[in-house]
Amino acid sequence: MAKIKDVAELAGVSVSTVSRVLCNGPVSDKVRKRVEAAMSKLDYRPNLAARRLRSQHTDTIGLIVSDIRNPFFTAVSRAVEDEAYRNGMRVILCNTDEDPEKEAMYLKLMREERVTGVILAPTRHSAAALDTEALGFPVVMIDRTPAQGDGDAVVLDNRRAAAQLVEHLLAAGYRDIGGLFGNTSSTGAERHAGFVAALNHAGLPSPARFVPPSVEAAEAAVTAWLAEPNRPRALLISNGIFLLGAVRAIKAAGLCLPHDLALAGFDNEVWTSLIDPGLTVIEQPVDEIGRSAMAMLLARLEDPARSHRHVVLQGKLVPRGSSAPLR
Amino acid sequence: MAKIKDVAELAGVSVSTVSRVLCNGPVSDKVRKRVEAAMSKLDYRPNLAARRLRSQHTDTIGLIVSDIRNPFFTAVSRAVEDEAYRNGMRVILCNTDEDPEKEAMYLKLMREERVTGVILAPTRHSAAALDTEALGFPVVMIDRTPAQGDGDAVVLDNRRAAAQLVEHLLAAGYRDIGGLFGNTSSTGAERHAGFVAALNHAGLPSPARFVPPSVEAAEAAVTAWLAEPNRPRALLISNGIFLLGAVRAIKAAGLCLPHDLALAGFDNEVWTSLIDPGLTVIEQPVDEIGRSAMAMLLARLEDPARSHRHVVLQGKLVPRGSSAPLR
DNA sequence: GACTGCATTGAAATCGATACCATTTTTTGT
DNA sequence: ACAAAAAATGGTATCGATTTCAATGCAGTC
Repeated sequence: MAKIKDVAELAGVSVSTVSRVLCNGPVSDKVRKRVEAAMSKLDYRPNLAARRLRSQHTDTIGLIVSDIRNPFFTAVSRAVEDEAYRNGMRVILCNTDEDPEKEAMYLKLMREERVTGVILAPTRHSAAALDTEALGFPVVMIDRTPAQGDGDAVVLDNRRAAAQLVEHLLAAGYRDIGGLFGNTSSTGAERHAGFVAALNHAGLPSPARFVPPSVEAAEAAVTAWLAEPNRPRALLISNGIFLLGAVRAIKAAGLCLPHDLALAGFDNEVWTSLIDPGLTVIEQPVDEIGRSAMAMLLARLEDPARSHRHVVLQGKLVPRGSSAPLR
Repeated sequence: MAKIKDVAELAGVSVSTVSRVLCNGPVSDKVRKRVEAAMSKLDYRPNLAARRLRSQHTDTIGLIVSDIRNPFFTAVSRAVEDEAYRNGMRVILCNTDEDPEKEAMYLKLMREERVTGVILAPTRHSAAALDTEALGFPVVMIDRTPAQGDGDAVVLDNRRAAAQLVEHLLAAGYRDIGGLFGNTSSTGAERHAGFVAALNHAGLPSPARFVPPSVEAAEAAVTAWLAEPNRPRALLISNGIFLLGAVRAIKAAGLCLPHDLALAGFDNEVWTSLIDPGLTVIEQPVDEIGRSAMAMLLARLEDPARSHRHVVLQGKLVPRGSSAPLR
């Protein structure tokens, strides 16, 4: 494949001049035309590895999520990628499957790539331990956070959102409300906190269960719970993946929504509006989360000294039939 | 960040020796230990840009799909990425939105990255024009193909799958069957061909409509079709995106599946089993498509001279209530 | 003790761009 | 028309690794 030297020779100029054409440096129109002609004749494309090595900036960001098949992360990724390419940056995508070891491995890889920055959905374990300063590049966390006020992050107001769901269920007349939460992310913990607070405030108990992040685990947990004699009258489910497991369990148990059991959860996935009755959910602003994360990363790169901040976005309650008023 | 020279100095050896430790070259155990100690003390990570430039191989593959939010591509991507990382390669993901210009732009980018190879879901337009030889790296196509026998590809047996759906509907007693297909990909054309062939074989007409690849377009087309006086008794829908639009249109029209209209389509997305009644679909072997594509790419890299081949995978009919027997 | 052979190690060239500095050419002002 | 300033261009070092080739050390053999 042609290199800059070939172009220079064909155009009868120095490599410096060709480089200037590439980077919009000061070049006379006449020479620029000659060089561009030579480039297209040779079908020349600059070698990004060489450029990165010399210029010391890679214009590449890492995007580390737990599983791209989770529609939440799919949507966020798409937004991040669009925004990145719009800013002339490339994206390297990695799936950790909530495995701290994989996460550490990919973070190492990011250092080797000398990425400009990383957008990360940390596992609960790593979030606490992660020394974002020592990494050598800025990190913006999404969806999960280590602790309030630490590092840059874009998150949902999880406490508020969970409380909103509880209040909605209470307003619909339900009292006996159970909650299912993830045990690997800070998100699960926060939603649980909001759930507990809202029920406590109403003077009600807040029975909760915690499961690992998989459809199967959620399905099994809900199946078991529903088989118990004093099962809850309504369920709050902490994310879209669990919601799928819950719906399967409810169908398998032959229960009818909301007659036998009310249901409300997180993530407005397409199917939640298609099943009968529709599922009441908190819709996350997925595009905005992706765009904000990218914007935040760019801002941090511009001013490495600026104080860390958390962007906290509000979810939107989408009421549907699964939580229709009691009686 | 530490570089190889720093490691060499700290360990008291030459850079060549450090490089050999990195690449598992011949180094005595004593020296290797010293070098590794120096590496971890300095928290050294090799610079991939430098390595790629010198070694002339990037161990990076490009994955170009129309939209990662399409669950089919999401699943395929995940399989490709797992397989790639397992083989020590990185993946650059790009979304074309079925736009040939974007596709051309990303293909250019792939050349600049000097990728080892590309896995591509081409738009119909590009598929014909694409000169995969001139690109400088091997290309494996997925989901869509330019023409039989040209280039490497992993595809579904689209004709057969569409015919299978038609036969299933015929066996269930439906005669008046319409089909909705995409107008931008070869996939739509092939499924249409299978649809026509199966209906012709039964001596029946094969009314078909073609739409651009979006939920909205499909919803509008189905809404319009269902409002016509001689609307079909059953619909075959060419992919999961359209299926979503079709279901929305059917719900909006207040029609009941399969009583008023039977429905069968492509892509076994989670929600197709959750809605009532379940949707009859062709399930694509998404993991296998991703893995095969990656395997094919690796095989091609190993032997650039081997003859081109198409891997044609069979879909699996998943019959559900939406195509329950008539009467 | 000299010699051969093998396993290690080091020195220097190289990958393909950009950056910096020096030089040449052109423009501007008087 | 000439000096000064500005613009355009060229030469060469450099980014951080791998690769190639040459040199060294050590063991075993006679």
